[in-house]
Amino acid sequence: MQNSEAMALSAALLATAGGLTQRIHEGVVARGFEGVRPAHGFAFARLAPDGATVTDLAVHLGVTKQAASQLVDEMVRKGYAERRAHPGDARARLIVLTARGWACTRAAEEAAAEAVREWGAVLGEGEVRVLQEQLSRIAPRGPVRPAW
Amino acid sequence: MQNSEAMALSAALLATAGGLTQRIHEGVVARGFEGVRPAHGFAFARLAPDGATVTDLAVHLGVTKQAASQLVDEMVRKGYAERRAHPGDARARLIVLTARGWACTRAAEEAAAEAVREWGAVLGEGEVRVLQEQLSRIAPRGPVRPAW
DNA sequence: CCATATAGTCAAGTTACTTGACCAACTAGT
DNA sequence: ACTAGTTGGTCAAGTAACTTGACTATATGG
Repeated sequence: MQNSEAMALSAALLATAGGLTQRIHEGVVARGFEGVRPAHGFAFARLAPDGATVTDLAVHLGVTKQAASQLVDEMVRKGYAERRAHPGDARARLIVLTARGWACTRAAEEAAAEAVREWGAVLGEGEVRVLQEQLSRIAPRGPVRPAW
Repeated sequence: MQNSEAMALSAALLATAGGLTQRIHEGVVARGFEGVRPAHGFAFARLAPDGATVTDLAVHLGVTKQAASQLVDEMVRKGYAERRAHPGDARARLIVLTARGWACTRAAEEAAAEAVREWGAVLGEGEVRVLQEQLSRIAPRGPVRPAW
């Protein structure tokens, strides 16, 4: 494996990931959710199961808690999330998705599924499964977060 | 293919791409090139073959030409590139990599190759080739550029 | 119950972009 | 070959997403 081959693989990987991110973003906007940036998607992913605190979010996104707090402000202002009292810690707030936040999450999933379907049309269903299997084995564990 | 499967594949893809970007960045820094951000890498890729104008770079990176010009300023200041007269257009400048710019590019290639070698250790050489083949077929054509 | 750590916010500074205005040089039409 | 319009680049100022620093309120452990 020479450097040039590694670069070709790297370029294809980064191009595919960048394209997917853009596709999801466009799909979400097309479904009527404006003012959301890809970074919000990573936040949604952390909030979706049971909510999270600002500090949890900050760790997940790899930013300061001030930045996470500002992001939450914005999501609250746009109607995607709300701050609730935290059960068992009066300092903390539990940030949870609103109905609109859940709808936006589903829109992102649909957009992603659409892109993946196109890959299936090119590679075949079986090969897409192989792709997922391979990527899952080499993906660094830990949260998915914006990286460049 | 359900939405949840599409999300699992998307997450693995984005995590792998994010991890690779980070690995390359760390590898470049570890080899003594400081003050370079991932965005510079995409600029290097465009400048490497024969140089490019500021406008070329702006199109490649998907930013305004003012932003591209500022990026070039920074690369010149840090010794990675230089502005030359453009042969055949007195308005334009040809931006080319310096020796240090080339060295940095090679460092990035080595860091990428290192990460890819690790994938080979996990998946096997053949499967890595399959991975590249698949990604090449689904990668959107056009320049690789920062996307989230 | 006091000392220290943690959750969160407010305020101000930084940085990587943007939009707007402008000049110099190329290009096309007559 | 002159003018009109386009293109390459930069200067200047504004914006948005972060950062660092300072602070309050609540929790936790000797």
